[in-house]
Amino acid sequence: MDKQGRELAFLHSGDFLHQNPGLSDRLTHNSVDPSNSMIKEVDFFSRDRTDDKFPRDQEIKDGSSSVLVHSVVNTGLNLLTSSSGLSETASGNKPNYELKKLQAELDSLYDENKKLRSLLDQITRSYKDLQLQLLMAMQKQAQGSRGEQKGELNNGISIPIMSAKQLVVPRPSAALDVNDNSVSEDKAQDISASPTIIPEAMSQINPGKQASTEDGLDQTSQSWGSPKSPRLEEGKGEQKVPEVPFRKARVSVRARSEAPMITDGCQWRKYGQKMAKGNPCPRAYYRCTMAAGCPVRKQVQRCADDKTILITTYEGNHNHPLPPAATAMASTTSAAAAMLLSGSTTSKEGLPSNNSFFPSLPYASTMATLSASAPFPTITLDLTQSPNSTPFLRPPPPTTFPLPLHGCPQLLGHPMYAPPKLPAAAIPSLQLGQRHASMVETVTAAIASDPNFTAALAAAISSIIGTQRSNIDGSSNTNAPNGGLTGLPGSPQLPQSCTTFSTN
DNA sequence: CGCATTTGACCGGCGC
DNA sequence: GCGCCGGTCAAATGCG
Ligand SMILES: [Zn+2]
Repeated sequence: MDKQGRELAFLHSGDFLHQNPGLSDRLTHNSVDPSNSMIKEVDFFSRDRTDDKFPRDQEIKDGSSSVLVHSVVNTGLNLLTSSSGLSETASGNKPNYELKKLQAELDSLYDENKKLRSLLDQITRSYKDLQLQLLMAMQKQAQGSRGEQKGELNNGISIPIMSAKQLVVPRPSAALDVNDNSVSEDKAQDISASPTIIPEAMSQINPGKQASTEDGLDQTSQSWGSPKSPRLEEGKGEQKVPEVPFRKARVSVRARSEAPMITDGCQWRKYGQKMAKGNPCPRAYYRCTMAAGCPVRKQVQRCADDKTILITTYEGNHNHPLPPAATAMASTTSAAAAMLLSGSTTSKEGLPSNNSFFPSLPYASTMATLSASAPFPTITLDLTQSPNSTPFLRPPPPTTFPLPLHGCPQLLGHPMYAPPKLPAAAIPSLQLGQRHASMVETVTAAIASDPNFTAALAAAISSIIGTQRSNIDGSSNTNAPNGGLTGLPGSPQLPQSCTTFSTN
């Protein structure tokens, strides 16, 4: 419910338009700017989707070649007006007729507006998916396509299929209610039905076996509990226990945050809390509740040394579509996990070899460490630019390899996301005002300029959750962006629910 | 009433 | 085998 509200807010906020000016153009005028790549996507999608009853596809095609605003609008109106069946009657009552006609026009406009909104939302999601996939692809490239492990062919094929599939998926009930259960169920089914894998699953690259696929194929995807679920509720027996010699990789994010939990766009339910051994602060266990069987878990723990540092460890990959805000974080962490898995599993000595991927660089504003000490392969992205103490003060586990990373100043300087959740007031306006560089683009740039992929990830994450610290007020723990927004006056020039990705 | 959190119980892995 | 430990479960509780 409230999710829905947020989504609506997102759509109405016009924030998306800021990010994609071309879209706004099209939204308002039904015109197409061929110069913008995003618009091309829009055209593609709309053609696929709106041919059912809307004549717009034709118009859009026309528009792609030459912008014909008026013809577009007129066509649609004429059609709808005639369909109203009032035209012929012409009961001589001119004003009344005019009124009805206008009303019909209004209705049609409204209807079209609604459709456009849903389309826009769909496009947004599709775009995110594509982003994620591109990220994955790039990540694999960065890995030098090491190892047959992943079956790259499959991936290469799956990408177009999946994107097309997702785009075509009929979503009658408009996308406004992305988070509506019914819709998500549909999506889940859709995904599960497809032989290909969901984007996040792609990151679960497994060397020897394709255990990851079962996550993707088995829509229940309760594979998480498999390693240790003797009870298994419905006895959905089959191959539920694939041995899982390797646990899932973990991506740990260290960030400075006063809030009890960083805002990553997902919905989490706490299912446990334990006192860590060497840490006065308890460790909280959360699981993703955005989908029924989502295997993603995370642990939140405060650093013993510096209580202002919050360590969030993600494990698993989402088996369901994610809202944009969550996509940002999920794709980033899953990419990191993929990198870690592919790197460490191919060569068991892998850790040193990873060093080749992370050449030491002078400005180490971010740091990633790969740890083999933990029972699970873990990659730690350190976003704490610890101003005072050296980052090495932390007790590094014996088998941890600290890898000073390139800070990618340009990345950090140009955050690609408006920090989620924070009211616009706290966001420097220029961030939103700037051209909205996608994470993928940024990562691409990072890879291009520097093979250090982790730095890009860290930078991405930092931009995702960045600046979310501070407001410690009770509402923050609910992880609800609106909760934070309510109390604060929205910045005038920025839409309330802006936050590129905060809408979840 | 439905949902999320709390919190002690419980479980498997591991070292002794 | 025993106990520790990380992790999870689930009943109780709180909250809207
Ligand atoms: Zn999830």
